[in-house]
Amino acid sequence: MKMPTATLSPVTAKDVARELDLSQPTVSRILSGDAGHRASEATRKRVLETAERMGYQPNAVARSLRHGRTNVIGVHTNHNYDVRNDFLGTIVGALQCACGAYHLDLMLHNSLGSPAETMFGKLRDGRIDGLILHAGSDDPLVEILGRSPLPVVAVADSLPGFPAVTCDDASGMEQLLGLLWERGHRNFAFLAPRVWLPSVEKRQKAFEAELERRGVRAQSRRIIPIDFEQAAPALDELTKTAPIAACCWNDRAAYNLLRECQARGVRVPEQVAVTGFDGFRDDQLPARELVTVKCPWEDVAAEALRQLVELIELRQKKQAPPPPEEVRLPVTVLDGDTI
Amino acid sequence: MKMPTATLSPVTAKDVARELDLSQPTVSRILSGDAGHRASEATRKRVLETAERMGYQPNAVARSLRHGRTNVIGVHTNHNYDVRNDFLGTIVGALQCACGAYHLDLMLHNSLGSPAETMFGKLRDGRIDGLILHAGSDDPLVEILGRSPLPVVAVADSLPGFPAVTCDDASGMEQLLGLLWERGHRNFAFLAPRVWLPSVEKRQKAFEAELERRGVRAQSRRIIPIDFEQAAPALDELTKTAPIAACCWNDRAAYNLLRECQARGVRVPEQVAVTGFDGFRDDQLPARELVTVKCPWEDVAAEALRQLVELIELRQKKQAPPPPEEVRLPVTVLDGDTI
DNA sequence: TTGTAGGCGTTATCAA
DNA sequence: TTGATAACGCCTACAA
Repeated sequence: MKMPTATLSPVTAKDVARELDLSQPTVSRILSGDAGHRASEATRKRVLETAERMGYQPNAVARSLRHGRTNVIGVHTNHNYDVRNDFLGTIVGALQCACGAYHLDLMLHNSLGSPAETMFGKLRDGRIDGLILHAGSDDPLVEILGRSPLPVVAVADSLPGFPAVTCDDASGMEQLLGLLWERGHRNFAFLAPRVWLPSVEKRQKAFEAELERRGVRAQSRRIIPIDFEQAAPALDELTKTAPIAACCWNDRAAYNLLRECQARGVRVPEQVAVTGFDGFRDDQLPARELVTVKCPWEDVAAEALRQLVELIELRQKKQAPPPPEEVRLPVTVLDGDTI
Repeated sequence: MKMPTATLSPVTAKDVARELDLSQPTVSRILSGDAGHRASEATRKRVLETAERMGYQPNAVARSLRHGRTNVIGVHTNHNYDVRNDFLGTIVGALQCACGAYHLDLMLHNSLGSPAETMFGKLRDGRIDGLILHAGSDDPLVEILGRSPLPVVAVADSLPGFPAVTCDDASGMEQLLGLLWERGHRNFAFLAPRVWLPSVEKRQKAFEAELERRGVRAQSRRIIPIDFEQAAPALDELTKTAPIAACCWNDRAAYNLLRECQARGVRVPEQVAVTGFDGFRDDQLPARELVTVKCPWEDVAAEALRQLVELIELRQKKQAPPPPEEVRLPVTVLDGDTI
């Protein structure tokens, strides 16, 4: 059996055709399995064999140009994190798995450092068929993308004008507060990042509304702004009015706070009870089982991809997309030993 | 200021040219900044303005076809994990950051489920300029890739025929054993996965050689095979000859073992001391500070990318690549409380 | 059953 | 300074 030898330039359909004294389209038809159009069994066989022998591989770039479709979808976030971030990693990982079923590949656009305009250019330069987007609605990119024909589905945070797949943040916060209430907590704080995110806003709104509903006065349901996930500096303010339940906007912030409590000898949960949000408890043997809200990010990614594929199909058929809707997936509370 | 309106099909250079009664190549020359070839200042200005107004964005697919270069590099692993895996996540995250400097984008090829042949096809279909590969040398893909002109750099595990960037596994194991020795340990086990990986083999070889050098008899330096990262079932065998130092092939396996010790009330480190490998200690407040070897995976990724870019440049200039070499980066031991 | 012609959008080479 | 032409590799319509 002959092995295809290492070639410097890839073998094209034209090369195969020349080898067999056939026309290039004939070769192309046979190799791309053009149903309907039949070829003689003899040529078919010769072509298949020769292509195999020469190591022919259709050029996907040329195909994309021809079809106006690349079978690649992009993932972009305007937050300055990469795939090592729990959230983005989970989304991308789940997308990676889900892509297989659709015969799609995944492209990561490195936002890091590029201005919105540049980013926008890269997103609509024809290399991706659609985009999974995670951004704050204050990102200029959002408005520009809204005017472009590129199919976009937002995840985690809804964006005006795009279909979105999110978690039921409000319900999660209500469930969390319900559990805290049961355990006897009556003094609360919500640790919110200064960056503005719809999902966090929903958590915060639910925090205020649910506690008001339960008759908690404003001074016992404070909002404490923190720098992104840096919850440690907030501990001083928390202990002043201890005992208190500190509801962190996400798990990282909660772990940060827990570490600070440990370092300063603040007792958890007696003085400060701590909760997270997202459900990224991993198997690295945490000292405490963080009480948190389990968000089904894998399902979010899968559903977002499903919707995106649908949008891409519609666009291919030049049909108008349906009006954008937000799909909210249900969440549950994970109990632990930090409240 | 006029906004480009939402169009169904993207604006091409031809559209811009028609708008201005110019030829398409003229527009293209001006917009792609053809140095040397100059255009009149008047037309240049008209073209730039009109392109901006119409929302023109050069099609990257067409460009790629023309240039034979996509400015995308691929990442592939034949192990069944996605970006949520510590190792792959760290590599991909670091690549994502490093790509910016080279104006490259990253493509994730979902290996999950596709046979090597299919995978190989996707890797050489012209959509990527080069590949960062992590695979066992038993993967059929490796041999096929070796005969293809696609630039490839292996990470973490060296592969015959490719340049590789790895960590100094042997040195890491020696340092680890040195520390264990200092702390008085004289009975050891290496928990190795059944899957065969060059890096693990190096760790194992160093384990045996270093202990032999220190005069430890064979029965006190056993190799215990485990299923990938499932170290828990090995605990029975470990406790039989306690006290013992269990050197796990990676951090996950070590955390698994720690959890099992906790569950069964086995005292760490008195009965069983535990070490990991890789250095993926994160900030989620672990109950124990795992003693492990810190591998500079970020640097591995950055160096691999650097080499890959070099190979791509060479290939572009149709020059032969240098003979493949393995670059081994130094590692250090992270001390903790598990030994 | 097969070949010819044309075009996807871009860039490079020439000639005007 | 600009325009015509060709090519990258592929696929589709149509003609033979």
